[in-house]
Amino acid sequence: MQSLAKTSLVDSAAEAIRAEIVGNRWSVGEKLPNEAQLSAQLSISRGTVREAVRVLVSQGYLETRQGSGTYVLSVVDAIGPLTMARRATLRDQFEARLALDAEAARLAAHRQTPEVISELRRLLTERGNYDGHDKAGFVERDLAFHRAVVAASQNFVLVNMYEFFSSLIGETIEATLGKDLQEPDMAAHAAIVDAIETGDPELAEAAVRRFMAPVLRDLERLLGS
Amino acid sequence: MQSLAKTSLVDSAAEAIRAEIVGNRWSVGEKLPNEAQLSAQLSISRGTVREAVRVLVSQGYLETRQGSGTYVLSVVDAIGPLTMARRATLRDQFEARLALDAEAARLAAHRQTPEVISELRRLLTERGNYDGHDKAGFVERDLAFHRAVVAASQNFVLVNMYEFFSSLIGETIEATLGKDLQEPDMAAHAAIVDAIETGDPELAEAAVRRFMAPVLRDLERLLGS
DNA sequence: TATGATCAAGTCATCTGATGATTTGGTGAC
DNA sequence: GTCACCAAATCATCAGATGACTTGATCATA
Repeated sequence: MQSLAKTSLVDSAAEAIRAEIVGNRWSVGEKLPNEAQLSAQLSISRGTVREAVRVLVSQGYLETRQGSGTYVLSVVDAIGPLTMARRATLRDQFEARLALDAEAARLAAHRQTPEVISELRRLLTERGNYDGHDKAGFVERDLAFHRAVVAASQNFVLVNMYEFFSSLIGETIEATLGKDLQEPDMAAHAAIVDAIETGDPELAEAAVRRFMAPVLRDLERLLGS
Repeated sequence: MQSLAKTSLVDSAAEAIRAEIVGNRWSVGEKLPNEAQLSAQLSISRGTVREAVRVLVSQGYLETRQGSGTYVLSVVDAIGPLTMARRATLRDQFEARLALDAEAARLAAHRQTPEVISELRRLLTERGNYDGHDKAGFVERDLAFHRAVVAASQNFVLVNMYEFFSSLIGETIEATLGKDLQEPDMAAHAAIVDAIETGDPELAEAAVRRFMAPVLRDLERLLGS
């Protein structure tokens, strides 16, 4: 059952301020009223205002400067896309992650070094094939490999977003399918590393897409489309 | 110059608690010590503890239940990825958006219809070329076209993420470069639509990458790498 | 005039103490 | 066994006060 979100004062206040920011009441770099004024305007105590502001700071909207004031850091809505992604279909989530995966492989090929390649091979050996026991451990080792591929792109944003979508897809699969998708075999995994090693972005991307193609087909079949 | 992050007490406390969570001092579902005890253990006041806990709640690590206690909700960061993206370099942001753009073009080609193609052509005509006047209007019309390309993918996640990164990149360019990147001409834009119309994902992606290549080069030059 | 030191106001950071609201487990009547 | 009731534990919120830091104005000095 869906609990009906009796939001706390802090949450209400944070949402109210966030709405004002996204709604452009204050533009980037502009200073907010001080804590006492906000407290008066929202009819809540200063401590509650502080907690609300602290949340918005941690989400990247605001910045506080001691002795100076609180300033708008960004008006870009970071919450919307996330909640949207959570409600999206498994197919949409998969396609989004594939986009990241493909780009990461291209960059990984572009920026590859012998050390990174051998590390990837090591992780792949460690991963092994699923022996029917310790599924959680195998999934973890498999994810470690894929994470390392994305990390080889040396792009912080891709790494973090990949992590996000992986968790999200895991949750969604659990909730909608209740069973696993098929996992490509060792050879398909090794092909990705080989392609990255060539240093050719096209080959690297192609390897990832070949890798994902059967998984996508499996997904389409399960979704019954 | 690198500013040396004189972290506040709240930040230190939040990080300390976060470390304990990911370090498995408490497992998922387990209850943390109450506010008074945390306050004593960390040698900070209860108000400061509350602000730290509030941050972790907003990041999806903890959950507070009034009258009951504070519990570990998850050991994975739910909203970190996008706030991380805000602090990332312009290059990383660009590469992430390019990933979405390329995938969207592939899907758009796969799912294209004559109606969508003619709509894209209409938006492109409306966009025109920059005439030196009304820059804001031109940027808006240009963005409308690119948005429509992504929308043609029929993938809501890509659409929302693309929107997020476009705004973010706009802010970052404003903040770091203070001037615009060069914008490809009409022919390059039209080439994307033509490629999507063929229905071939490879051609569509290639068109987008050809489109972005000079922009990326321009960016590299400005970043002085 | 230009410059540098000094000072005061404004603001966030933190602490302390207190009260209210909610949950939870126990107690006892029936 | 069940239900109402109560008390303890805990988070939510408020109020007031002090400290630390930033910033702009003031003023003496060269």
